[in-house]
Amino acid sequence: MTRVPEKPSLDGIEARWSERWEAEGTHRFDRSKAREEIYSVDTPPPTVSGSLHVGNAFGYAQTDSIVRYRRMRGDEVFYPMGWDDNGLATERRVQNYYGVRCDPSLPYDPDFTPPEKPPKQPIPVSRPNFVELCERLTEIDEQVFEEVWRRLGLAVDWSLIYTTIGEGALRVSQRAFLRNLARGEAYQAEAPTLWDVDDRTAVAQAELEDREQAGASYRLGFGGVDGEPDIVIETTRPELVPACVALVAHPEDARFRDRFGGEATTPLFGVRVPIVAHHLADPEKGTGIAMICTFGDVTDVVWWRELRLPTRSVMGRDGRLVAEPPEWDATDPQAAARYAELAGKTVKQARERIVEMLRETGALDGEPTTITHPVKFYERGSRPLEIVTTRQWYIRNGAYDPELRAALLERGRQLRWRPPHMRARYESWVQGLNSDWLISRQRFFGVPFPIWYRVGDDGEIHYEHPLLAREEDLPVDPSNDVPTGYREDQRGKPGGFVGDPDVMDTWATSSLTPQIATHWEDDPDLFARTFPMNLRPQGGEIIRTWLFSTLLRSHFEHRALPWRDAKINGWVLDPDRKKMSKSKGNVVTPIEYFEQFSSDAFRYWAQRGRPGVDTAFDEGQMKIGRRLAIKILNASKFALGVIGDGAGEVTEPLDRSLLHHLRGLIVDASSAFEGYDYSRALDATERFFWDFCDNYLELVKQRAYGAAGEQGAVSARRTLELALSTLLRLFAPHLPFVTEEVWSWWQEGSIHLARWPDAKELGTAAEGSGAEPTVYEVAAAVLGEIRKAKSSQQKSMRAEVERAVVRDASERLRALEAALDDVRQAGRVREVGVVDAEDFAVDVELAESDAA
RNA sequence: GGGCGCUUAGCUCAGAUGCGCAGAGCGCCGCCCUUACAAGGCGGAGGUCGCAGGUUCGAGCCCUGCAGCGCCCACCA
Repeated sequence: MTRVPEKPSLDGIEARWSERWEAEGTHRFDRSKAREEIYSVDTPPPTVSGSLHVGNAFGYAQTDSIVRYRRMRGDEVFYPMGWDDNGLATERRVQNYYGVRCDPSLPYDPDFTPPEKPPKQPIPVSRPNFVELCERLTEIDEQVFEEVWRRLGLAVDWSLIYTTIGEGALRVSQRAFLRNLARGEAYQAEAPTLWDVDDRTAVAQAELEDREQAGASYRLGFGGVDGEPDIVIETTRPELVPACVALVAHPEDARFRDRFGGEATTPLFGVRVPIVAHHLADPEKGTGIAMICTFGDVTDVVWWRELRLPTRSVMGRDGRLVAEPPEWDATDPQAAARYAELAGKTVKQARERIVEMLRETGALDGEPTTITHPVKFYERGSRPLEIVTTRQWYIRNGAYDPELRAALLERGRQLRWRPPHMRARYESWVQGLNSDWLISRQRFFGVPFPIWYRVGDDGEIHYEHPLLAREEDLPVDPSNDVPTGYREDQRGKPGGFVGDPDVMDTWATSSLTPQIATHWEDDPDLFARTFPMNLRPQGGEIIRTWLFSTLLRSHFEHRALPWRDAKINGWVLDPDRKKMSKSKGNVVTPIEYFEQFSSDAFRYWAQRGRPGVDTAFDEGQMKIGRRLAIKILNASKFALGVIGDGAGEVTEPLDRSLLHHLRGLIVDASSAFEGYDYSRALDATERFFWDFCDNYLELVKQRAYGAAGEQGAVSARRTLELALSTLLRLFAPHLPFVTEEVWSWWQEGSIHLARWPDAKELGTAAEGSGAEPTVYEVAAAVLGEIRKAKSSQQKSMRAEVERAVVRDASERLRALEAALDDVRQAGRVREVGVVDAEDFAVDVELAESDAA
């Protein structure tokens, strides 16, 4: 019973089938299945604070083919989607979208509504108001995202959705943190931290990036003990001279060896600083001796820590020099006045002024030289990071702990990486860690720390022994909730308490997506069936953040890998071979391509990209994908037109030969998918399919219509049905819409719940004697030669051939014999002759008349 | 500075464990309104497989060195 449309089309099939899949629960997870039957995927939750672009869709399309394959293989797939909606990215979007700015000192205004258009000057709003706006906007964004994903055809179970600011994520994040704390894996410390002066928050090592910046190098004269100019250092940050705490040179540097242990005095301020030795000082750089400031860069922090130097901090959290000079013993009588000129200035302004002063006093040695040098930025930031001393929460990550580091490297080796060389990125990151993971952020829309602090009778906050939330009370918001044993009216009062004002960085939550998605502790039954998960698919650029931190949290919490396999996808490059990214402004949204070429065509392009390989954005490939999808419609229409009930025996040698090849394809495509190589699977199937259309369909067309009698017709029809059914299922993970469409013409149920083809289902026809591969190969080759002859003689393919003589090896001629009638019919050949020969050739003699 | 990956027709890329005269698609050229498909189909031309050595009966596939490109990491005054 077939329902083949008159004019098959791709138009509207995305909407039709994605609705049907949702209505029929095609991708629903059945949690009654046992662990070993389940295949669980730790889907990346996209950041919803922007629009999806083709780079996102690229990676998800690749993963989706794997997921669909697993489901057809018989696995019960656990494939949730999450939205990463907490964090600074969302805050920024909300600030811009509504024209507001969070001021935590303001009280909640229940009647606040943002203006229609964002005003020039941001409106200060309370923290609860700000969070409300974040929630409102992310909800809108998430609906848009879901539409895109449905349109792309992701086989996600949408009932399993989570968000990183949702209650479940809050509870998991807080619980995991409390356990880290209890086990000593998390701690609080007051220490120099990388600080973004615009967002006014600490940032972690993983969020840094180097940017080449134009700058200048200044040579400054430091005085000897007597104050006379004595030592020249080179620096790019002269404004930090008031923060100088020492000079440093390499211990083996003969030029300075006799100065170690001595002192020098800083220019302008006359502060006596020690001259110290450290192996990180590079004799080749600058003058070979450098000033150590608290803090100009991360090397300063290392020196400061390892050499136990004092702190003279001048950098404010707003990126301006602080009002008061640091504690110092300044011997220059003008020190205070000079510092006062710098106080309150931005780094740039202060630098300009201090260079003037240095020049005036003669401390500037020569003229500055312009240079370009790498400067550390917050990856989303626009001004260089500063280093300020703040109180923050950390999670240990092996930076200071060789045993933990070794354990994490071992976890990395236990994980199966696809492609395997991606592990090198993980290892270089772990080996390069230089500080523990800073997880607290001085921001608002995120997971709060479930922590309060006692306020002493003197009004001082006591950080040493924080008050912890109880696990059964999670999630808590310490700015609203009250710690056990206290009352709300004690908040902020002497003898009372205060809530920890910070939120966790978004990675502190994202590092727990396996636990969030599988409902760790909240649903032990589900957790047991889905964790550890089978697959983590993600991009290579977040190995150091998401992959590493997830491994770390799982190592701490479960002493286990969070997943078995990690599949790393590549970038999308724009046609100029540059990486597409939002910051580069060359991103495009996928929707228009779904519309122009169809979602299947878009997926085709994405899945042509090998695993882990950067892939150029290419409309040409989508065009080919579209053509393939249309070809599937048309070829299926033809096949279904002749198949009839498709019952019967496959008896003809050509048919058996075709099935033999088809069996080989099943084996190839399956093994490719087992190795996560969706692109090889697609390639093999596509190649087979085009050949099938060009050659097999042409060869059996007449016989299937009945030209060679009933048995031949039955055999052809049966083969067509087997082949069509098999090919559609092999294509289904790649092109879910068009295959579902065709499947619905003559099958019941969704193709995506059908069984992945098994070589055995082709039956004995595909094997044994008579199922030799050569029959089809030779028949196709001869047909090809006949076509070539007609083409080169500018004749229609319908032109009659008077006589064709095939020269070939005798066993191949024998194989051809078995399909001779089909070849004659397909080529419109009146007479075929065969000649034993070493080399294959076909002499084609066209008929005189052009009788069509 | 360390590491990883890449370098095959004009373009985008395939080429498991070395053995057929090196493949696909796009583009280009030619032909064909073949009753599944003309926003198609069929056919053709086109390559010193980055460079230089080496191993081997035999190398695009293995080894060494070099070069270019991309990425990751790095304590870059």
